[in-house]
Amino acid sequence: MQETFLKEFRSRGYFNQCTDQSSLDEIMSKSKIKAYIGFDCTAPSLHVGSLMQIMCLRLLQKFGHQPIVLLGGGTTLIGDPSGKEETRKILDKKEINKNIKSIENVFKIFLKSKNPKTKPIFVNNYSWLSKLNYINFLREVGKHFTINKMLTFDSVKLRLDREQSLSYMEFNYMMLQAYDFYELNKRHKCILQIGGSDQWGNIVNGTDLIKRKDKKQAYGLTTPLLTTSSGTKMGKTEKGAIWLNKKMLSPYEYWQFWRNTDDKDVINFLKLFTDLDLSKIDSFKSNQDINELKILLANETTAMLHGSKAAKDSEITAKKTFQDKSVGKDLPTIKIKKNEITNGINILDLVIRTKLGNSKGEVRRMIKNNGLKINNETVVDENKIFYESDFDKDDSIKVSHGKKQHVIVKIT
RNA sequence: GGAGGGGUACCAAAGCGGUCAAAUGGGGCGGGCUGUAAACCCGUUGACUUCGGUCUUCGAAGGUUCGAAUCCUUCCCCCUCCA
Repeated sequence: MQETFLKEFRSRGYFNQCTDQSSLDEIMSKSKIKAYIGFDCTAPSLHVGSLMQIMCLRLLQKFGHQPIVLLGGGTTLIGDPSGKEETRKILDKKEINKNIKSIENVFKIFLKSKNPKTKPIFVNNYSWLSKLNYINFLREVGKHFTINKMLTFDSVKLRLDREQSLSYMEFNYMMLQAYDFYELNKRHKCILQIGGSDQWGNIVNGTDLIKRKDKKQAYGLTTPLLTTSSGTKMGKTEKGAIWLNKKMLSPYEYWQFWRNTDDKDVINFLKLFTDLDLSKIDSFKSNQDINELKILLANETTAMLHGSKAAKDSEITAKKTFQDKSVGKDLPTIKIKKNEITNGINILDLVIRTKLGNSKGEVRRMIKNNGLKINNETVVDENKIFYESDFDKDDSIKVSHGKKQHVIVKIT
């Protein structure tokens, strides 16, 4: 059987649901299409939670289709109620525009733009949503929606069932997203919207709207909601989200995130988040050292985002840090001014400076639980004061919280 | 609009005048075991501290009391039943 987009989409594990699989497959095998995914602009960077969607766009390119990246400058002003338990804070336009710029850069890394037939089209739905006239919108779009049906959608139903308030503004979100699809269908002949499984309702509304207004067929395709084997949402750790933006999370830390993948997730993650051939991944399954695979995963994912040099460097740093217990140059580093330590700096303050601890009490606890090390030596004295002479010859010192978190403090 | 029930830390949930910085479970963090995994076991989980204590926190604001998460008043929010 012919290798098609949808086939690989399925076998890599991206598939959750499709409005009409067989006819979509047929169309996509015969011709090249445009497909879109919408992204929220609530933060200045996307995080790993959106990575699966980004990979879908890459896959489109691989099969010669053209991805449309919709950055929701308009819809972010409203806020998608899907999967949210409560109304989230509303951002202003300025902040959203800043976020859009920053997010766009991430896509420029992941998506190739050389081939004019597959290069990504960036759109911002603010450009059409902001021009809508309320009366016209209600007459032309609103009439195709029944409240009866809208109430049955999960995004709405869950809120109501949980007895949490849902504002009229948010209630309208699904109409706007449906309208986005309609608009892209008209402007760019976009016939497919992809999204996370929580977007199913919104997507179906879009295909329905296109059918009703223009009698045209459009398709929806969703990816499963990714949780780690331990059931937690992908991309969020206690330390915060795993950002894709270098400024918000260093390549080394990104590498570490993947290196720490649960055994049970490794094969799936290789399929989902790397470009490695499926046949190759399948051959790993049985007789491979799982830790080698984790390193492979970390290298592949980091190289894709931050470049192969950054991936290699991270691997070297990790090796130095975990095997040799020495110091790798890519460990997070903080600087401290020389005059700040002429009178010595207390261990508690020092650790807080590294952000490894948030309060003195927390650092005290770390010490009490044997969880704090300076240059690999467990700290026992919470009153210890550090002077310049305590630093290495290159004016640095390694502070470690637990086994995994290390920060270099350097005197400048 | 009427009648009840409720808002407690990251989440869930006990407490219902002092012994409450607040039981318990989950989550988090650390230690042990390991493989930078999982499972399991142990510790820890408001801030500051001269380690004597001090400050802030049980929806909000007032009040009663030597003393309030606990009692009273007003307000805000949520739920259930009735209209």
